[in-house]
Order: sequence, then structure tokens, then C-alpha cells
Amino acid sequence: MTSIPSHTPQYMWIKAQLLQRIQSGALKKGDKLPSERELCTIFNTTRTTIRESLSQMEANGLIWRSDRRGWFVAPERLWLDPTQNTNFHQLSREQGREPQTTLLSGTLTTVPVEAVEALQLHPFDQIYLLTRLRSVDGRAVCYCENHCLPARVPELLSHDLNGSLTEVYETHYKLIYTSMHLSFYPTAMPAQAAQPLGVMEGRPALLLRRLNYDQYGRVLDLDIEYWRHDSLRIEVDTH
Amino acid sequence: MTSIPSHTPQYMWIKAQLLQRIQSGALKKGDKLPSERELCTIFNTTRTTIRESLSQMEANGLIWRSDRRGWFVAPERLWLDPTQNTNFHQLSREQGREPQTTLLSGTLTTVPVEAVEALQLHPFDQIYLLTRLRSVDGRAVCYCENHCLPARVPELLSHDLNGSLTEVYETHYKLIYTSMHLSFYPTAMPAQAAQPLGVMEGRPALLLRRLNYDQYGRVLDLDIEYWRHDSLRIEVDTH
DNA sequence: GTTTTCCTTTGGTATATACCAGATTTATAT
DNA sequence: ATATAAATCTGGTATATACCAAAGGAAAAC
Repeated sequence: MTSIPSHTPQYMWIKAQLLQRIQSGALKKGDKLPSERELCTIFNTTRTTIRESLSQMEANGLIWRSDRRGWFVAPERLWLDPTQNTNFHQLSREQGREPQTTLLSGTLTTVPVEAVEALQLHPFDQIYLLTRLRSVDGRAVCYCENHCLPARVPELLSHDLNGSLTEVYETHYKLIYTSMHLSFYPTAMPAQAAQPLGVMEGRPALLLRRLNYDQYGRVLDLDIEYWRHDSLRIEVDTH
Repeated sequence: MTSIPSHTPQYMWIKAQLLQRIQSGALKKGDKLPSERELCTIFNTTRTTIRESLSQMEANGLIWRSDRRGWFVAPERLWLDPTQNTNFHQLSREQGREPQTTLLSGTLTTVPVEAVEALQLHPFDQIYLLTRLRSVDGRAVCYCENHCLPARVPELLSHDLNGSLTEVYETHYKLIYTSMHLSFYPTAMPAQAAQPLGVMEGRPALLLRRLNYDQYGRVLDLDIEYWRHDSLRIEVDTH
């Protein structure tokens, strides 16, 4: 099929074909696409070309890959209004999804360089560092690193950290998330987040960095979250 | 160099090498990278591998490509606080950048389907549709589609639309952007935006959709913006 | 029935090569 | 000097092929 250059690349045409299958409902959310090699024979081309189509649809957030398992039609994005103080669990349930948080690690360590300034600490101060994995409907969507101040939340590690941190803060320390500074932009998935999310290092990702303040206006913690780039949408209402 | 599988792919190593050149300042913002073919000989590999490294660094927002001209080190992101009512020109200048807006087209047309509901119109109502291109420091970063209501801004097209719409609204119609509903997420660059931005269709992009209200709480217009994914960062402060 | 082992499938990585089209530069003609 | 044409450089697209590693399922051993 090298005859007609046709000005629109082949991978575009293939992309359009796959898109139609999704939009028509022939392929539903969660469905597995044919394997790359099957698609090669279906569209009579090579994996390089097929993978170009798939990569672009992945960038679009339409499909996602599970390493060595295949390509799947992506579910709806979760949406977040950063000006509302809803936590992950509330938010998910309100949107009819089933949230889950699992603690990957919780340690007392020296504050990472990138967090020193935000937390107003000295270079070798200690913090609680929690790494947690968040899933919606069984699919891992977010890897979080919580940098918490021992001064605010002593003995933090003795509590159950598999749920909402907000609630732990409130019930055990009488501290309430009151305001925050949030930063949000697309970047590439770093190694530590890639592993637990089952995403390849270097693929598109969303970085959400949140510096939280308590009801007294003091810095409470720094939350660095890496989201699957196809799983989150920011919605802000300034009414 | 196929000897040691080493568990970390070759493109990662190349990526790290290039990254070092950027971080050390050997390659400065705006600089052109060696051509893909040159990189092939430098790192003794093929274009497929080199392009994998480059694509990932592009996803990272570290470098960008100018079609058939080469790869360049990316400038700083512009940042935007959607809760502040600063327009593009203010915002850019405050951040020490030189903004520019050029009108690509301005017409009175039937409202696009995706805008009907938001603008509370009927399927065949007319709107002013402006398409504009925004640049910072000479680099196109954003393609906007403004869907404006003739009821609010009659004879809109008779004004100069190469600057700030905010100002046109204010000076000619006494209308002020007061609140908005904003939606923000990564997606792929659509054809109409790809062309003027000089980005390839299907590459990662940021979609920013903004429904604006005037001082009377009425819908004013719908703004759909496609940003280069490496050029914008959202910052929200809830203090 | 349960565990272990092996095979198959799947995506991940990589080489080698080729041609195209737009952008840029150089050479040429005016 | 300027305009025009040609050569060259660059990324964009595509084919063909190969091997690897992890995931999943099937077969074998217990």
C-alpha cells in the first residue's frame, strides 16, 4: 500500500478506524484491543506503524497499555476541583467510582532537597515520608509522596495510613486542611512512580504538587502526586 | 554495544546523557540539539532509538521539535492561576515574557455542537467564532477558539481582536469577566490547532476549556484553548 | 486439588534501510 | 543586488526483522 502517499499518514487512518470502533461502542471502556501483531495483519502493516497509532491514542487518553498484557480502552477521567477541600475518597465516591489507597512505605527520613524550601525546613531536618498508591475501580491511577512534619503530626506512623490522611489528621491531631498551594502540569513518569502504577518510566504523566496549610495557617505537609495522564481532569469554578 | 543488556534500555542512557548536557548548561534554553542523524553517530545507534529518547524528553517538556528544523531545548513554562482574573498579556509580562496575539479568523457561524450546551443556545444559533494564536517570546504556545454571543457583543468583528479580548469587552461593551468554569487536562493536539502551532497532529497537548461569566452572572463566552503541553503550568492558591 | 514447570503470547527494545516533504542553504541566473 | 532554481539537510513515515522479558495459560509433577 505504498502507492498513494495520500498526504495523510497511514497511522492516522488506522487511528481513525480504531477511534470509530470505540465511539460506535464496538469497543467499550475497559475492553482489550487486538494485540499489536494482530493489528498488523488486520491493517496490513508493521508494528512500528501500529505502535505510532497506539501511542497517539494513548497521548489522547483514549487507550492505555498494561505492560505485556495489551492495550485497553480507557475509563472516564476522575475530576478534581482544587478549590474544594474534598479528598480522594469523597471525590471518587461522588463520581460513582470505587477508591482505594494502599500504603507502600512510611518512614522517618531526611527531607528531600526538592521539599526543603516549601516546608520551610533546614537541609537535614527529618520528615515523615509516606508513599501511597491510589486506585479507582481497581486500576492504579496515582502515586503519592506525602512529606509530613513531625512537629505537626508526631507518631504519625503508628496510625492506619491506608485511608484518608485528612481523617487521620483530623481525628488524631485536630488538624484540618484549610488552604493550599497547588501546581499542576504534564511531565514524564519518574521511575519510583512508574513501577507501582504499572506505567513505563518516561511516558506522559501528570504532576500535582500540593502544599497544604492547617486551620492556623501553618504549613502542614507537602504532597507530590504523579497521576496517569489519562485519569485526571482539573475543574475550577470561581463562582 | 549490544553486549550488556544491563536492564536499563539504551534510550534511557542516551536520555540521561542529553539531560546532563542541558542541566550542566552545555545546552541552554533555546539551543538546537544535534540532528537525529548526528546523534545516531554520536551514540552509535539508529534513529528509532534516538527518537525514543527524544520523544520521552519531549513528553517531559524538556525539549521540543520544530517540524523539519530540529529539536530545541524548551523555555520555561508560563504559569496561570485560574482563580485570578489575569489575562494572557498581563500574565506573560508579569513573568518577564513578551506576549503576542494574532487573529487567525473571525466569523459569524452556526454554533459548534460541543458548545451548544455550555452556551445555553439552540442547535442552529449563530455565534462569533474567533480563532487566535498566542505566542510568548516569539514562540507560538496556544491556539484559542473564542465562542462569543452576538447578544452580548454585537458587531464584535468590527474591533481590533489582535490584543486582549478582556479589554475589548470592557471598553466597548462594559462587560467584565467576573467568574468562570474551567476545565484542564492533557490530550492530543487536534488538526486545526496543530497547523498554526507548528506541532504535529496527535502529539501531547493541553486542553483548557473556559466558560466565562460577566458581572451580571450571565454566560459571556466559551474559550477553548489548546496549549503546547510543555508551555503551561496551573497554579492555584486557596488562601 | 495444588504447586511447579514450561510454552506461548504480548509488549519492549533495537538494527538496518528507504523514501518523502518541508525548511534551509547554496548556487545560479537575471 | 535580487530573484530564482537547485542541492542539501532535517525530521516524518514506513517496511522488515530480530531478540528480550514479563505475563498468562497449559501441562506436568506432586
